[in-house]
Amino acid sequence: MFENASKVRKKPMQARSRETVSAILEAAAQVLEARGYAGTTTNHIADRAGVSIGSLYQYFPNKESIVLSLMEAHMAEAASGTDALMSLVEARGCITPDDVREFVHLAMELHKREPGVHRAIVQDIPITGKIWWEAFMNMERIMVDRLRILLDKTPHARKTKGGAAARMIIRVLESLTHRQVMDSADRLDQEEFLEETSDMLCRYIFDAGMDKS
Amino acid sequence: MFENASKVRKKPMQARSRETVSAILEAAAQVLEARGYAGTTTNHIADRAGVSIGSLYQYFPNKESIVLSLMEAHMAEAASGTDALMSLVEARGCITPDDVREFVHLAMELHKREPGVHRAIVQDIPITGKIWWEAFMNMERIMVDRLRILLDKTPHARKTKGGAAARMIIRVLESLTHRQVMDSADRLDQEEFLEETSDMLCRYIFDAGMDKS
DNA sequence: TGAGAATATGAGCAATTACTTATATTATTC
DNA sequence: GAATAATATAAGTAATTGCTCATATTCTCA
Repeated sequence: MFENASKVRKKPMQARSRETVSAILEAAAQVLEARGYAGTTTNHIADRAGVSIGSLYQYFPNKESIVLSLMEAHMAEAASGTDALMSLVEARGCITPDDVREFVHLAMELHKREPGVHRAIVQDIPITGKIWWEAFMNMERIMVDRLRILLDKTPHARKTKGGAAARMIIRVLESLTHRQVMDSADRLDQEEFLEETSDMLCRYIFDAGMDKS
Repeated sequence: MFENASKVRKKPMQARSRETVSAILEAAAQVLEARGYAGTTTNHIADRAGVSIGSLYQYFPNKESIVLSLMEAHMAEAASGTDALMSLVEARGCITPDDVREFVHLAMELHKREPGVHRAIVQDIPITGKIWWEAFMNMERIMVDRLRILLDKTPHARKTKGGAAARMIIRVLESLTHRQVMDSADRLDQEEFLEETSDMLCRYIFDAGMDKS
């Protein structure tokens, strides 16, 4: 889905270089987590990875592309997870409160791993004109469309014009989990977050009277 | 509320210098809007303001403090607006669906002015260890506490332990409006956003059966 | 085994940038 | 109208940083 668009300067042929590349990515994640995007330098990454700065630039054209690589991995994970869940629901034909809960749960799981990296990526990187934002918006659009169809098929589910409800739901999911990632300290308890968010979405989606679980 | 904590290096005494300071702030807003935080340099700001770089550093100790100034202004505005609305509701003693709508409306209004500046501030500036994030969290805490008391007083309003509902509501408001600011293009129509968000919050807050308007 | 391809190295360059400082200009005060 | 304080100027510095390139090492395969 997210092909490596001119991301890798030279394609690694031998096992040795493939290890170098993954060492760089792993180091990048660590440094990013520790110092944020602005505080991360290519030399830092090379140092931490135990490779020379020259090697780094042999496989990545610039600093941004390294972070983009991490981002793509995260998005691919998100896309496949969402796709699986969505397909399941589509097979049944309509969406239920339990499904909603599963979606919230998935969103939480996806952001739980490497929160520091995620924080650095979504928070620190200047968004304007950046490539990954476009990819992100595209992924969101696809999800909204699928959810919209599902909502239309589901009896007693909210009906809006132009798919507004679907857009709202996806946005709430994304915004709240992103926010949850931001403040690592003092954050809403995980269980509480799952509970309250699911309930809020269910009340929004389904007609009153339907029991939420 | 947000006193200028060591922000201004030398306090401007004459009208001339006060104009210089405001020219700098205005220029900073423009440059920030056009180029983002990372792309903004102190020399850019001085140029745009029509003052020398030396003058800039006479009144601001560093680049960050300039942006912090803008942020404080925004937060002071937000604090006073919210306070006014909150006081109104507190005087009545309980919260209504109309109030909820007013809160959403306020949040939208606060982010409508200078969206580019806001975008640069919340998106581009590395959060880790930054001063304004603490002030922001503090403001949020105050709002949550007041809302929590209001919810407790309101019949048929959601009751949670530990103020979870109040926390959720404030978070949804903030997260969604921030997100709304992020994608200037392709954004939910303003009216639609107000409508759907208010409705979502009302359904979450109030027992089923109460009409939303 | 040796020639060529792939990979690794790191000193150093070029460009950027936040910030200083010595000096000049303007305002205020007695 | 001096003397002093406030303000403005911009050339220049020191440090950072993304990135290159000439050279060295390791691997592959005929």
